[in-house]
Amino acid sequence: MKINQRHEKIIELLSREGQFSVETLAQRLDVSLMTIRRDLKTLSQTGQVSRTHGGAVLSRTGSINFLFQQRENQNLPKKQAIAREVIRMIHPGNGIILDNGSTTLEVARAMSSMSDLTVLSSSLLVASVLHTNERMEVVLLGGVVRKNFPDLTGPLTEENLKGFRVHLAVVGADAASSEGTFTHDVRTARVTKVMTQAADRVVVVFDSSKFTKTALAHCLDWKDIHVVVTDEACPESIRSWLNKAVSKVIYAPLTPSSSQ
Amino acid sequence: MKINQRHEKIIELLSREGQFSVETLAQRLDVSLMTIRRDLKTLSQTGQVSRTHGGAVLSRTGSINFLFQQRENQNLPKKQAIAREVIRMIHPGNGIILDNGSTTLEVARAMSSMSDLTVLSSSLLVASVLHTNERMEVVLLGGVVRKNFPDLTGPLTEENLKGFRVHLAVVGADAASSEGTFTHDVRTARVTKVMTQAADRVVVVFDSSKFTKTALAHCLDWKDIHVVVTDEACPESIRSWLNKAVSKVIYAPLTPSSSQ
DNA sequence: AAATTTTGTGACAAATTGAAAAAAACAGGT
DNA sequence: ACCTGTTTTTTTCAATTTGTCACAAAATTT
Repeated sequence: MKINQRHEKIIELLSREGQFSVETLAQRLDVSLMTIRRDLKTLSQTGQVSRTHGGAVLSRTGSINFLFQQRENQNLPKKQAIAREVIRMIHPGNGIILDNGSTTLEVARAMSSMSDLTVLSSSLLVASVLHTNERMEVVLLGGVVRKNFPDLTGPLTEENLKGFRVHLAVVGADAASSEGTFTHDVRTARVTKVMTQAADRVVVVFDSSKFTKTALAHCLDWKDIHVVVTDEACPESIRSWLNKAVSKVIYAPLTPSSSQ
Repeated sequence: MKINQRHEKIIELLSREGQFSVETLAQRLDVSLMTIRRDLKTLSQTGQVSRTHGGAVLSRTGSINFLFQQRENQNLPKKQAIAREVIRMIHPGNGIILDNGSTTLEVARAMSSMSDLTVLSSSLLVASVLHTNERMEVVLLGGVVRKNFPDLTGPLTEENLKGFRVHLAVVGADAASSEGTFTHDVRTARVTKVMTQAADRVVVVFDSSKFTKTALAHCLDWKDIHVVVTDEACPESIRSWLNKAVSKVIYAPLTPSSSQ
């Protein structure tokens, strides 16, 4: 049994029975006392368990651990450049819908110091980034918690959106082609579509690598989109048709403060 | 077999079984250990898997940090005793509403290994405890994220609840007296009240220390409650009137498995 | 056939584990 | 409150496993 497996097992055992002695854990997992102590040390350093004399209990600190797959962690500079452009469209008093996705998450991070905004989102990550801001109201749309993803989908999410009307919807995409935007999951595609219907202005954000990717679920047609924000690495071959398909396209410069 | 094919195969195997050793992967794909290591290196650089010593797991590094005030961390054994009694009322196929609060959180923890349940909650903590269970559907009610608390309140939360009808609502209380239950926050009191209206059966859980506390917002009348679960430390002076006020009161024994 | 990419092999570095000894914490008893 | 014996933790070290690097062999592409 590998170290990570053992760590997960310890957490599992602890969450089932509350507390365990080092000795019992060592017997159950068939390793030495020393190994369990080392495991508990690392687990307590990451805040997952609390040590006691002779054992450990589940840590009940004030942080939530949502485990989920981290699909994309790339193109962060591009996403940040895109986020910088998007927040220039946001003004105090606005109501904003934020989709889930790594690019919209960067938008949320860039927004985190703004004030007097109402933010609607289906993403627990977005909520976690913004909820500490006292001058911002964060509304989490209801819905089914998707397995392995920190977001909400389903009829409830879609129904909730119908009760709102916001200035701006910032939505993402997993892939883009001349036929529009695409996402990997049909459920999130539906939510994204409804989000755009609840907003006066629809901004779609995705880095230029998305033009070379494919995703199964069609999400938005270009005609439903008011602004596309992508990055300057977008090749000319794409710009030529994209500029025709969407009324406003912003190619975010990667250098932080080039102009304006 | 091409390199990309192999990478996809590794992801596929990992998503099926969660974890693989380098050696097993090398055997399955009929390549050397070095090749697998190189594959895992590139896959972990693109964030698709996480390396472990001797193997790899699907990347699940994402953890959300909701910081919040940690009001109560006491009486854990009592709360766990209460939770043990509550889960005996829960059966496969049921729909359950879980309120927020430290006692209902223990109920969620006790529920975490059950299956075929639909759980509605306004608590992000409850969702974080249950969302990894594949055999459970976790529905988060929409609402405003309360500052410093990992839960949702507001009109949207209340409105959402009206669309559901569940077998059991498990709700908490910050204080209890002969006049009913009380909570510190008016907003959560409202949500709790609506929760009870959406359930066939209302179970209120709180440890016996709550009888000596006060909280400003009146939440529930005893007549609206079907079952109260508290712990055996509840004094006789309270039991005498509580037994008359509520049709069923359970005084959970603190010893884990005394009898049944 | 040459160039590029991919794969395998060996030597060495790093991590994981378990055992034993030393240090610290705990529980009674005086 | 102090001491003492026991339990637990920490420290250190050696054995084993695993990972990394550099370079050669093989396969693929041009």
